[in-house]
Amino acid sequence: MLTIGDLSRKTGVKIPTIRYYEQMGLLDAAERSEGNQRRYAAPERERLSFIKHARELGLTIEAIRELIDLSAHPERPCEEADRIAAEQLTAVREKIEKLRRLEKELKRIATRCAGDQIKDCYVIRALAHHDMCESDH
Amino acid sequence: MLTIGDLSRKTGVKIPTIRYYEQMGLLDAAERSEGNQRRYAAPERERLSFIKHARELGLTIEAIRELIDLSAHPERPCEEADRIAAEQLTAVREKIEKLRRLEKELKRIATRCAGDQIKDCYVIRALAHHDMCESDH
DNA sequence: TCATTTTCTATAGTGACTAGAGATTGGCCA
DNA sequence: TGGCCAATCTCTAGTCACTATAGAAAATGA
Repeated sequence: MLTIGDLSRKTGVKIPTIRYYEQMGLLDAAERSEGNQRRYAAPERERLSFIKHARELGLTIEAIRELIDLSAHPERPCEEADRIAAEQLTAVREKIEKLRRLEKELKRIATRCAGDQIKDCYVIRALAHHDMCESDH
Repeated sequence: MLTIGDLSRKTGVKIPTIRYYEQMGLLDAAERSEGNQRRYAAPERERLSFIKHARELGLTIEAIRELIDLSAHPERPCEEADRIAAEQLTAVREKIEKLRRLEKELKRIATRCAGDQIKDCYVIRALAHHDMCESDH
């Protein structure tokens, strides 16, 4: 059995975060030692790795909860799980698109400062006037 | 003079957000009508547009505060403003890079479900086992 | 046995808002 | 001038996914 510290080291999830996931219902309430400390075995470790991986992929706690509920019913069709993954993919693509536009504009702003005093600074002027932007956002 | 509602409509910044920016010190405390309602003129509107634009570009409230402080001292060199813009650019590029890796993996996960029941679902299995990932994150 | 480390609970803080309650003010129409 | 309703006011709490802190109890190693 692992202590919460062991589990934390093995999964790379911080201790308070593990307790937080338990509180949020992503992890079942852990078994306890005689002295009331949490003890974990392999299944909990796998579950936590699942959660960690999903979080890294940008899934919300809520989406992860859905997936966990799903996996508790292995006889159901997996369309739902596919849908959740597809939604994440769409969300990620939108974020990338938005950031690309920002990158373009920041690049323009950050490299074009003509004056050497704030009063002539291109950064300041560009931020003040949206109409200096080339793309819209 | 504009009411807070007028200002909100003209800038596209929601009313509670305007009050929040005032509280955070990004906007000076507004002039008030006899009945204690906020009244705004052109300079405040410009300032708010500046803030909005900067937020859209991903600058934090703190970074915006720095820029505002900077612009209050027009005689200073604009290196600082350049630095802030450059930092933002770096941050945005890192975010894009990270999201690209996630996109790649989600794409793989979301399109490869072989089974039609949860117990065979690729999504679930991929999330459980990081070592199924092609790139690292 | 003692000291150090780990863990426990509970609470508050983060950032950038958003939502709601309950009270006041402003503007318009008759 | 009165009445009405929308807009505004302040204040508090909620959001998300943690992170940090305090003070107490348990576990471990010398």
